[in-house]
Amino acid sequence: MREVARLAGVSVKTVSRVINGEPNVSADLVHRVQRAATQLDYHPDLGASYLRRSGRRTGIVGLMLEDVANPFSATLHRAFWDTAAARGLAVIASSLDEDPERERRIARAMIERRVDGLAVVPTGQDQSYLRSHIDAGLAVVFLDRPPVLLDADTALATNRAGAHEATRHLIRRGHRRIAFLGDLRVIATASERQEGYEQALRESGLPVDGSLIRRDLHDWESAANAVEELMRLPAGLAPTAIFASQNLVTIGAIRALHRSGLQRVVALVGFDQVELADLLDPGVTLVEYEAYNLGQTAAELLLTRIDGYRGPSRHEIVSTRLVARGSGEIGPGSQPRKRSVH
Amino acid sequence: MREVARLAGVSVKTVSRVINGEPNVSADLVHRVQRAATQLDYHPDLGASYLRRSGRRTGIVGLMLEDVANPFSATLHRAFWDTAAARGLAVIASSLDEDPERERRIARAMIERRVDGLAVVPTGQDQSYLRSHIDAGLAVVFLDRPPVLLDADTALATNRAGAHEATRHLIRRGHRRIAFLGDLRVIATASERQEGYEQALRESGLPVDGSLIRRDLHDWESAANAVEELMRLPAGLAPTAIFASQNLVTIGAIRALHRSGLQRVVALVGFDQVELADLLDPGVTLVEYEAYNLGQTAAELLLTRIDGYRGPSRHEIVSTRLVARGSGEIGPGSQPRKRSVH
DNA sequence: CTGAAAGCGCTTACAG
DNA sequence: CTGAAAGCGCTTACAG
Repeated sequence: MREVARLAGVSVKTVSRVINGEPNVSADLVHRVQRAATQLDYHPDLGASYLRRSGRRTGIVGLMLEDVANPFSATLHRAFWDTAAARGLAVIASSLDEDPERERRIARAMIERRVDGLAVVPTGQDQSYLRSHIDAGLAVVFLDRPPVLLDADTALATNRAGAHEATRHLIRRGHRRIAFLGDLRVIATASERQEGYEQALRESGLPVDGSLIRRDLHDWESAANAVEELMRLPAGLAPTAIFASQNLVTIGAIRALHRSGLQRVVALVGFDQVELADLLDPGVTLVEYEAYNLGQTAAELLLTRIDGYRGPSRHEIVSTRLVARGSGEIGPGSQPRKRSVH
Repeated sequence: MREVARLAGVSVKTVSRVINGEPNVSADLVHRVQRAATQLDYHPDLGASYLRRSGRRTGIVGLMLEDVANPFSATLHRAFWDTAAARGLAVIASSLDEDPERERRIARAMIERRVDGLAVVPTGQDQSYLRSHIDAGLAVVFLDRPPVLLDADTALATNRAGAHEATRHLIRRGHRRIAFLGDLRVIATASERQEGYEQALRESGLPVDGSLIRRDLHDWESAANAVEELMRLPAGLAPTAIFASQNLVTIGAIRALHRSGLQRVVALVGFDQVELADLLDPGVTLVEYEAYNLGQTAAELLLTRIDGYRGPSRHEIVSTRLVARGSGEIGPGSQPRKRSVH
């Protein structure tokens, strides 16, 4: 900036005014400064300007996801970015991989970079470490999963209700032995989905059978192994239906059923969106929800906090809905049928 | 920092030394400063420290992708982040959506934030606007697509060879009317793949038939429409095989073939990775490559530039490989066959 | 309408 | 081993 000022023959303050489009600069000086800036290929240093500027904004927001490569996280990311970028904010996204220690470390790095706001899909069992920063003015929102030991804005899906609906859907088809495949136990949404599953069983007078519940599955391989184990249970004890409560877990269940040729014998309802699920044979019945909505809603909550909202915490809900495609409508006594070409 | 210094009864310089782990501070002072920092919940301002520090590094790198929600881009992102984050760098990712104007705007924003390096999947037809910044020391690498009108490090896949292999695979099965489905013409990789396709046809003495070439397809819907149009061509003119040269385009082709019940009649070879492609009936034959490798390689090239490498530009290649799963092995006279349960 | 001085939070370069 | 002064690139608060 000093060089631009020298070349244009003005003070740095005048250059600053021109760059920021402030009024009260003569047209002649505006022109001279712009020419000098172009000639020197000058670009202002946003970091330096934010340092001095009142309000202490960096124009950067942090987004802490489970894994930016997971299609669900990636959609959250895109939605969040669309909303934030429209406001000129840059988004620093990172992957926590269900590691609470990394959550703390990355949160600290975000704070040291003085992000204006932080959107978190939490992984640890304690987010109280953010308390002091929130009190100091940091805008924070949680999405997909609620914070623990901390009160803050949230954007969540109806996990319990969605799992309840999935299980009820299977019960209505006559199933009495319905397996539950769950993500890591420490994940709040995994517990909620299990609660919805168990509640639906109880309401129908069915037992909650621990031998049909497999938890701590976090990738498709472990889920596929769990399904294969379940299928080796003696007839009469093995499940006739499966509720897979997360997207990668659902993919694992699909793979295991196809591998063992049981995809038209054992009913399956999954959770989240799965690409091409409709083209499989049978199509995969899923409890779906709009990850995009979730990410956008979280960004909007965060922006109002950044804009100065200081009221009580708000809790936005995104609904799930069951989409029947075939796999969830298989009855308990089904035999493989000839495939109909549609 | 001033407050920490006051509370600890030392100068800010001493606080700075302790925070940065510099040697030559008495244990007593280290202890007092650390206590004061903890008590005040002090976190250093990285932006301010980078401003003053020699070398002018911000510890931020920019990543400009087509769309962070596209599974291919998302995998590039994850790989890039893994490599960059291991070095303590923060990654600002953004989506260009094939908009050259946005590419320029976002590149400028990255430069104004003084990123240490920039990794770009370019979308416009001219990246010379980065020339002056590279000369001024900005580290730049291009991935997946080469830059235009600019010489820089690249990490690219063997697009032409992969497309050539796909087309040859279909020719060997006896196909003579092979359709080409291509992404936006302005995308370099789309052209390269088309060249590979045409070259394979010519080598086998087959005509390059414009009526079988559909370009500027960029989402699955437009690709599905293109396939449906092709299938309405009179018998003898309609293609017996399709080469879909990008992941979303491949998904569109799969959907169209399934919708019209032709998935076991018309052969299909796709490009990129498609989730669950192996479980469809028939399984989808794909020319695959490791997006993760591409992202990691690009990050490594960028890091050496950031570390001071000033030599000539380097060009890394990631190989593609054809994975046969059924759809690409259908012959030109195929009839629907009964599905074998595996 | 324009600019000289001070300062954002930190590090550099130096003196003691 | 410790600190006072200067300055990174910019904006604020003020004077003219």
